[in-house]
Amino acid sequence: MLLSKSCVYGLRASLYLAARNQGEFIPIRTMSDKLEISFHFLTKILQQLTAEGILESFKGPNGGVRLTREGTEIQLIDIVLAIDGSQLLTECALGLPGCGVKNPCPLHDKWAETRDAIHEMLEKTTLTELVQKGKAENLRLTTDGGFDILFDN
Amino acid sequence: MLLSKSCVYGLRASLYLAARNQGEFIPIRTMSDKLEISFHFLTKILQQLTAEGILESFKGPNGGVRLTREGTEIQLIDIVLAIDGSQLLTECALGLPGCGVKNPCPLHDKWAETRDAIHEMLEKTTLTELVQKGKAENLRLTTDGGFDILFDN
DNA sequence: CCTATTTTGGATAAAAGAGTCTCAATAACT
DNA sequence: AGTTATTGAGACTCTTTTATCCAAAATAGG
Ligand code: SF4
Ligand code: SF4
Repeated sequence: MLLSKSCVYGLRASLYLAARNQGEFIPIRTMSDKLEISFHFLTKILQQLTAEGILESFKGPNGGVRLTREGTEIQLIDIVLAIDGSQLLTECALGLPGCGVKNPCPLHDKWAETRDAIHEMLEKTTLTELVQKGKAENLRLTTDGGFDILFDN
Repeated sequence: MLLSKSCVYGLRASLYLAARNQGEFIPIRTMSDKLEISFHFLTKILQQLTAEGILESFKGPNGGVRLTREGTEIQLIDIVLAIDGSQLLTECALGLPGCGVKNPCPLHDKWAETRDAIHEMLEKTTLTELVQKGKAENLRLTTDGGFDILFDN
């Protein structure tokens, strides 16, 4: 898989937050319910994002979690790096240790191109952009049900 | 990681075979030594490739394994599909079950483009092509040592 | 026929990833 | 002050991936 499960969940949750963002703290329980992700597991993942400064949290009643920046300022790559690290964009195809341009494998040139395409896609896409698209076309973030499930409470 | 470890090893071994291919059977032990891959693990992987018809094997002294087709006729995607399956090219970014064009997630369009780039790269690259490049530029297939290690015995 | 070499296949073990559970800390509300 | 809602942190379990080991089958060569 390109992205780890944790990373995918982190992305989904971040999109959720970006979609409702009026600076309000959203309880993780709400997100785990809506997004159909295990509460405890999601909690751990969001703790990572909090540690990385992408989210901030607030304990107690009316507490929860929110984005530190505007959704327009957050790229997918930020979340991927926070959770999966830079592996995807540094290690690669043949996975030889200490890779790079200096001592490449035969696949390097071709792979580097593809890898850059992935990188660029993740880097140029903002949360807000996807949220807008999701809202406009009612695209899903869960197994069933469209974007509107985010707001039905 | 994009490709599983098994898949990477399978690719390295396939490149090795394509590089020496004169229809001779190469013992797996030789490959595991040269490529610095666990013999038993590599054995398992090559058994898969044999089952998929990409390799054929021969038991006993002077036995081993060889490509069933010319290296020019084998694309990287063949090996990836045989080992990792089609996951990479079907499942994707947000990993929602039953994905596709009918009921997409907000990332679908962008991701599909990137995914196609990966697909195309794997589909258009043949073993022979990489072998020729590897030989010409003495590129490595192992941690240290260039392409020539393949032939030093 | 015997021995050495090599793949096959299954059992097992170790490591990593995914997911669950429990308890402590913090804050709001009464 | 006490109760409730919520995140934080760590231990723990389950599953998948990665890796190891061993015995059986096949084959070449003496
Ligand atoms: S040489 Fe390049 S393509 Fe090959 S494994 Fe290293 S970084 Fe990846
Ligand atoms: S909708 Fe498209 S991009 Fe999203 S998970 Fe499904 S196939 Fe992948």
